[in-house]
Amino acid sequence: MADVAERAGVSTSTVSRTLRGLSTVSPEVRARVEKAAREIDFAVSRQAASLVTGRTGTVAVMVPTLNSWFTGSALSSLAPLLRAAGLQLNVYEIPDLTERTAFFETLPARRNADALLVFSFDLTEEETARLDDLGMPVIYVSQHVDGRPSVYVDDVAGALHGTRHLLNLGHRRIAFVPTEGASGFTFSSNERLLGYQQALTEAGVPLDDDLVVSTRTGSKRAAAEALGTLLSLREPPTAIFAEQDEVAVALVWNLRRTRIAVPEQISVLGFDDQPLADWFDLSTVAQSPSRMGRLAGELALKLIDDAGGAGEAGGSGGTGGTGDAGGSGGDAERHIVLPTHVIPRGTTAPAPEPADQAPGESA
Amino acid sequence: MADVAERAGVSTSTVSRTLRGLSTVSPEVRARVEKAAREIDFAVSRQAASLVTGRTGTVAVMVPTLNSWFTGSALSSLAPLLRAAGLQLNVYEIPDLTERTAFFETLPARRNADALLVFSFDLTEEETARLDDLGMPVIYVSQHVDGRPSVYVDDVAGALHGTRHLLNLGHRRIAFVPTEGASGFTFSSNERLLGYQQALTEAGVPLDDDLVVSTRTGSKRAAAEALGTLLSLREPPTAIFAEQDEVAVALVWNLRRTRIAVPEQISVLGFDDQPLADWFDLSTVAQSPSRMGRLAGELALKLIDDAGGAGEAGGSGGTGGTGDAGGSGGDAERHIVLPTHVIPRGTTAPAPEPADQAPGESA
DNA sequence: CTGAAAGCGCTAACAA
DNA sequence: TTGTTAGCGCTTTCAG
Repeated sequence: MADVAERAGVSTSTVSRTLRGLSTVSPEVRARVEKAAREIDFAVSRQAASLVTGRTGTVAVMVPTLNSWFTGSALSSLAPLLRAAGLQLNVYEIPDLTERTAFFETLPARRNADALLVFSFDLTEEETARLDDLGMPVIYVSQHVDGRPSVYVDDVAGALHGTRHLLNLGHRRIAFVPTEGASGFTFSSNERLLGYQQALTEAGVPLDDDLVVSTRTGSKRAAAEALGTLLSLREPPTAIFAEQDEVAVALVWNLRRTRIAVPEQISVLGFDDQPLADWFDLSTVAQSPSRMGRLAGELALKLIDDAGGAGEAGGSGGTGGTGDAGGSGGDAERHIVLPTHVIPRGTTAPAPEPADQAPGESA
Repeated sequence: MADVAERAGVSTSTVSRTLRGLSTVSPEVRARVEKAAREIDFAVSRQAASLVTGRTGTVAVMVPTLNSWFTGSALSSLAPLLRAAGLQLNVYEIPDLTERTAFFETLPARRNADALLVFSFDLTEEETARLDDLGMPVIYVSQHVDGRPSVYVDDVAGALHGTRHLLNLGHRRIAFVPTEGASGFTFSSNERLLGYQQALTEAGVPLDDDLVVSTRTGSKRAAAEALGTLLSLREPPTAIFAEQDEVAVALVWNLRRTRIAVPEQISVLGFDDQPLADWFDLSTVAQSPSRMGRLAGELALKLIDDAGGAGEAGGSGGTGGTGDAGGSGGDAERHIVLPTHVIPRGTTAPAPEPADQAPGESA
């Protein structure tokens, strides 16, 4: 920067002011400085700048994996937004429990970011508490934590509507197949199960634990096992609601291989609406991670702004504890709930006529 | 850090030494310092540290999108590697030409990373030159640039082998369907086309431009158009080699919808071997982005180390120009070529018997 | 509108 | 083995 200053015949202060776009610089000086800066390819060191401003110009995100439709879409819409705001994107991928423990021990984001976006982890209270005094806004994405800013999809409602769709098609024996998470990626499982149960209850269909069989994701074999369990029940389901599209597709794949017609004999419904669903003409409950990413980014920007402007009001406790004290905006602005949509495609159809009625029952 | 020092009753230098794990600290003092640090949840500010060390502790990656199997897999294997080395991962997503121009104008990574990984962009010479004097090692991933460190897959050989597979099955009319890139994501297209042509030539099959029809990715409609062009040729192909699995799958999808049997009537071969290929039982040429990511990361680590140890030898010109002067390791270590593998699955089969022989020809 | 000076939090000589 | 000192490159008062 000193080089630029010398080259332009001004002080470093002026260079700094120019490069930050402050209006208190005369046009001619500004031009000279900009020219000089361009000539020597000068770029401000964020490191040095942040040392004095206290802001890092970086947003950190913590994701369970970078290799999934969900995080891919979300980050893909988040990144341009941050770039437009002049912020860098720092990614912490926490694929397993080891990394997770290490992360929460070190908290490497501390002092190295202006905000943290936590994706899809089912955190313990201690972990949440740990994040509370990280000294920066923490936004929970695809999950909600009481009193903390969150952006998430209404999983309960999604599963409720999905199940209702199956009920409306005449299905009564409806199975639900949740996914066993690898490293705490299971947050929405519970919620979706809840919605499923809620729909059955409101329709007067009794819950049956035998109809809830969990599986692993990304494995045809595991899906086959779950399917086997369901198909060998005394009274097998006529419809299966999978918690994730990938599992739903695996189910369809296995069913068809067994020459069980989908949807004629068994309906299958997914959740997510990722591209795979379209390829397989899978009926599903859609959510929009890209929208989630964008909204989370906007919320982060806002919170960073608040923190900067308000002069760190509220003490080190941050957003935890007392609820929505301090800061602008009520709870509604800090708790963004996204809708879901049932997308009927080719894997759901009216329930087949009950062929084998129990003997003795009247027609 | 001053707080920790006071709490432990030592100087900040000692705290610094302790926290960096230098061995010149007595065990008892070390224990005291670590305890104090833990008590107040102290974490070193990389910003301040890098100001004096000159290293940022960050690796930047430039990707066209975060929302693809390729980048997802690659980054997913890169990230843990960097974390293990104590480095942060900074992502620049450059989805379109506007962002691209902006990126090369600002070069925001300058002074804000210790190395840059450039993914899958088909860069101009000017752009490459611009990166040359970025002042940090630049590693090209999934592409190769003369004289610069690169990690890439042998696309020519991959396409060559893929095409040979089709030739060996008896196909002579083999189409190639490249993908029009959105923002310079087309680097491997040319190489793959080359391999395809090479295989035909060595088999004595004349090249036919009509058999090369490009399409867009991720669109069933676009694939249908390309397919239409091929199927309305005077002499349509009996096999189609798509440059990407996604396109291959779209072709299969459209063919089957038209009741053209795959592979009985037309064989389809993809390139990538992403999960989608397995779902569709697609024959394909496999590459491993995760391996690419890992190797690129290791190379980056090595180059960062070299740069640090060698004391910036070689001047500001960096790696460009004179070739592999300076630094340890020859060109082989800086030019990593990964193999491909033909994975025969259910969409390739022997060419059908020519049903409609030209009249007058003998049997 | 511009410049001089102080200092952000840390590390790297150099002394002790 | 530890402490003292200087300074990394920038922003920010405070004067002018």
